Amino acid sequence: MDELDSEIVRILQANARISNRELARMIGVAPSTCLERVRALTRRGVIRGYHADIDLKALDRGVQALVALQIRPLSRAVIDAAIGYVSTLPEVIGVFTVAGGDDIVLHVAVRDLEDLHAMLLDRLSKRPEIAGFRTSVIFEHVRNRVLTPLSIIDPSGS
Amino acid sequence: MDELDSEIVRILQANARISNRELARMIGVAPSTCLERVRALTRRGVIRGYHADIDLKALDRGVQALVALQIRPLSRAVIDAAIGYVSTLPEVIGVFTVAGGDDIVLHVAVRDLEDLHAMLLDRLSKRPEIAGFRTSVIFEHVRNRVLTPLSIIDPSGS
DNA sequence: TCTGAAATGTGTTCAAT
DNA sequence: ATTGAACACATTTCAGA
Repeated sequence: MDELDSEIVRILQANARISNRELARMIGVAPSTCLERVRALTRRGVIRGYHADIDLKALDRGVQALVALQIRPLSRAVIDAAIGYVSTLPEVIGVFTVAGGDDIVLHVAVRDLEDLHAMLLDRLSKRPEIAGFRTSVIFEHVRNRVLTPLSIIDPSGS
Repeated sequence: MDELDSEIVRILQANARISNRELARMIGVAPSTCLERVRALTRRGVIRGYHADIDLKALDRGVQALVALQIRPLSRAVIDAAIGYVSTLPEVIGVFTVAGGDDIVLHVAVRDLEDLHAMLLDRLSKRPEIAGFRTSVIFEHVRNRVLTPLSIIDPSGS
């Protein structure tokens, strides 16, 4: 992960469909060199894939929520089963396993509030290991899609 | 958004760097047709971009957390200012504005627990509008990167 | 490791349907 | 809207530095 690799990673996060030639031009190496760098990054697992970002409203899934679950009893088997279950739900677009008052936080995207309500009642309430949940409707979700190593940046907090 | 568009969207979410020819072959149309479909989807805002997925550990940011913030006083101006502020923080990889007990939920990725602690103290505690926060360290985060319209799927909750 | 050049394959346009 | 064919351009390989 030298300077060139960091630049490649930065640019491909911003635009995964840039051509290899353009990418090579931007970082100042030959296309063949650039191609080999990208392949090495992929081989090493640094680049994990390339994904189109789709407007959730276009999928008729404009309503999002965070749902914090409490799991009981809190054994590995039970928590693994709960994670396995919620991961199969089509409404769920992300699963966080966390430490603290909650055990699992779901990021869900559904059509409307009615579907959200139905999902909570029909899919979560009936599971005995889900002892409780708190739902927070999301007004807005902004993601930073271009992540850099933090060490570069001012660590003083000023 | 007919059947062909849905297929395109599905495939590009799974692999954004697929060639247009291969994509055309998979959905059974000519490359020129496929190209025009993809362009139309982009023009209409359905496809919002293409992004490489990078391993956070490779960026030396293997520790993630959700940080739920309470903002006071809860006016539009204050909440907008808070969102604007947290969005500038390099540690923050996602910002959820939510309804409920919390006002903002941050998704952060840092090097280690020490950096997390420093971020909370140096960057959040000193902001007067941040009246309190709860931090949940993330053990695991799984995302579903291929989202489909929900209407296709069994709505009974069975 | 990087490069330039050759070969193979692809993106893109356009006239026709 | 979709197509096939043509052209320009890109990806990929590989021998040599």
